[in-house]
Amino acid sequence: MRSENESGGQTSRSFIEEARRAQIVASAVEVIADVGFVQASLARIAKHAGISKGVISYHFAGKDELMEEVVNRVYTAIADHVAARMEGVETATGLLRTHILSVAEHMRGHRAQLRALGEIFYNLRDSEGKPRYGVDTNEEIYRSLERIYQLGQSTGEFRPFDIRVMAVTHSSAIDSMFTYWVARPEHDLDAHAVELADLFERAVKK
Amino acid sequence: MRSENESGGQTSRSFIEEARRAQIVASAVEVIADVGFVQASLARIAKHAGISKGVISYHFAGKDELMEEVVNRVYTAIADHVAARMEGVETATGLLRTHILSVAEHMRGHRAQLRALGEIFYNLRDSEGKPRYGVDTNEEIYRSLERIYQLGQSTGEFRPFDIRVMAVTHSSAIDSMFTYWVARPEHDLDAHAVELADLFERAVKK
Amino acid sequence: MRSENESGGQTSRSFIEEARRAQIVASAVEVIADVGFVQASLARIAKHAGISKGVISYHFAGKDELMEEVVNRVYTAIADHVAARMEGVETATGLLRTHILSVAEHMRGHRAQLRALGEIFYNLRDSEGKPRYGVDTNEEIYRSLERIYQLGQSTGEFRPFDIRVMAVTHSSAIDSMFTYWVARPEHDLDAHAVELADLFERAVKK
Amino acid sequence: MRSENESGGQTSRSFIEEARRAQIVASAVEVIADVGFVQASLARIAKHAGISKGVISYHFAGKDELMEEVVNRVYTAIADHVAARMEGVETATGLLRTHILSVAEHMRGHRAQLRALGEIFYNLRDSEGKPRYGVDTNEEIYRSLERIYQLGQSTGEFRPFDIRVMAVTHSSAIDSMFTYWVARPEHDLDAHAVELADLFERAVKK
DNA sequence: TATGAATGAGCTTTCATTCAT
DNA sequence: CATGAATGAAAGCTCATTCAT
Repeated sequence: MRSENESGGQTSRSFIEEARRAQIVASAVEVIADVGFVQASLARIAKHAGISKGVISYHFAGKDELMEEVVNRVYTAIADHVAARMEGVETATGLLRTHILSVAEHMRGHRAQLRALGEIFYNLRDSEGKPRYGVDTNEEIYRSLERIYQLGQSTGEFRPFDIRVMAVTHSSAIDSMFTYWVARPEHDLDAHAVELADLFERAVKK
Repeated sequence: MRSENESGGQTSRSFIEEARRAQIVASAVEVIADVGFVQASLARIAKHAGISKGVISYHFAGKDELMEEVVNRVYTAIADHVAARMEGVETATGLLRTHILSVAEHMRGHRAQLRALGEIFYNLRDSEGKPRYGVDTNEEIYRSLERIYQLGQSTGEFRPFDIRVMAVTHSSAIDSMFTYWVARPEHDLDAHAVELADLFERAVKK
Repeated sequence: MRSENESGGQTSRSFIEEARRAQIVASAVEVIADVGFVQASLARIAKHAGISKGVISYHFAGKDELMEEVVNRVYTAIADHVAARMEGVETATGLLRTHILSVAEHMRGHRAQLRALGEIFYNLRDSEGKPRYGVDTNEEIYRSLERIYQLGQSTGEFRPFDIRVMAVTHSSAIDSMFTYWVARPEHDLDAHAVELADLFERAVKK
Repeated sequence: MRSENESGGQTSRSFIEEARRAQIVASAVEVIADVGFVQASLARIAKHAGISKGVISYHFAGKDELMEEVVNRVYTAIADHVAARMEGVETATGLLRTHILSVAEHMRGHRAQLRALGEIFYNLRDSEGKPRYGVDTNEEIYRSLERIYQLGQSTGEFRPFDIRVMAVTHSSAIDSMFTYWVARPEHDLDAHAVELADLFERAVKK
């Protein structure tokens, strides 16, 4: 995505395509973050982007595909950031703190994206009415957090506890930190993250 | 709502009225818990209750009022249960554990209510698209949890920490326990609650 | 449908319902006959009937159900008329002539209905794009015509021939008579029908 | 369409042009035959041909012109074939049989074309919703069939009858033979044609 | 009180057509 | 010549709400 066309000159087509998709996704993020998933109609997203309704239908198979694209982009950005920060950290306690602090760090600059992510997770349904992103979607997050806790238990850094419950609680603690901050912008996000890191460190240590 | 006035023996009106409202609220809870807020149209709720669509419009000013009534009733039931369990408990640690365990206890028999509550909290908006129940709605919960933590800090049971962050995290930990359990009914709710009580007890103790 | 409420007095509801359905079907017939199936949108049918678009959605599950109702009503009317005329006729030749002539007779007063019927037969598709009324729908007609030809062959009135080919041709000859007449109202329908009766009588006789 | 003019060696333009038009028409025929007129969008036809949507708009004034071109090409092919077979036949009875049999003969190898032709005849409308190809389009066919019947009556081969009715019926008999065969590919088309030839021969003979 | 018929706004999606490149 | 991005109208359908009975 960053450098694939130094030599040839015919990538402009897909470049335009890509730019439009990105523009539409960005508009969708802002609208969803502002008025919520349910009110975020294609018409509203298009109007916010200053384009015609049909453009979205042209570039995306439907509303669902657009929403999934939003999720993928936002999600990938978070994961990339956090993974980069955690690289090289070796102790379970260090990984635990780094995870919480780096997610918060990334949040600070991407409030709308995370708000939109939550909305889509909560509201997007398949044709049968079942959630598109349910607990199964969180499963990946839970697994990666569980790896941290398991490591700590095996190295003896952490006490015995149910790693799944800890992972679920950890995940929701971060979500609620974000939600609280979105609603009250004056709230000190970094301080909240440090408190959270302390909280979980104490909760797991021997 | 409880008035037995108006001349004499004609209290049957408001009794019928009350019964109808309760019936409609109960139907709404079940439908929302089953298919989610967005799909819970008045038609669906009416059909589920075996009554005409118009009845709802007759007894409630609109969909929003119905939803607020659902929230009030469910919310009150939880608060009553938890308050009863906490009565007589004196130590902060005891209150902390009792809160978590008694909420879980009540949850077990009222899965649908809590599911509906979450849906409404997340989805109900005012005419401008702003959430009807946002952080301000949780404020009351946060305050009551903060009282527990403040007590613990003043008695010396708890270490120093930001009581607001702790309250927010505590609240979300309970919510996520419920969400996880709703999605995976085989999950052991009571064990989860005990783990959570241990987690917070360790997180706050000196 | 004709007499079920001599005593009670609460059938007015379904009476209104029935009247509306009949009104909508009638409007659909006229619009389809005028502008064709494809152009016959629900909006157009509603406007022609002087009602709101939503009324149709209220009384019919969807466009398909409306179209099927049109087919059922028109089809039944034709079949009833022809069956009445053929009652008591005993020779195959008599039945053959009566069928052609009585269909034409009924046509004369129901031009629009038959035009609409043809449009729907040709255009209505299921969700996979397959014709809703295809050859299988005509099968019933073919079978009833075959019975006439079979009778004639078994009594010795008719020569040997392929009764399926004769039935298919017979059916299409009537359809084309109607189509021609619809396009050219000055065309003498009754004379056409007599010519057709002569044609088939000569084609099958020994 | 055949012009080799315009200075000298630059006829490749109109050659390419012609090839493209033929390619698009062929694709249109296949798509219409497969999914019907209504579902045969320009996008679908373009995709089937492996070209861009815009190409069609470039080579044809609009969808209507494309459809008319399809009709012209298919129609001409049939007429050419039948005319060739009828050349040299002298008796009216011979012409009658030859017409029916040669149309069927041509049909056998061009099922899709005829299916498409029927779809377009039935569905193509002008801006007012009136059929583009109605009875007036068939007029040419009727006239040519009438010439056969008139010949037979004037030579004394045929009995007196209304030649227009006979022509209309003859035309529809062939159409229905095709329709039946398209829907039931196992049907014996040639046998059907022979039955039809017998049927009309007997219907007209003295 | 209760009903269900009716409304009209709004939704997603499809499509023929236009146009800059 | 050809492309594909963009448009905007129109479609079927859902839904909260109103209203005469």
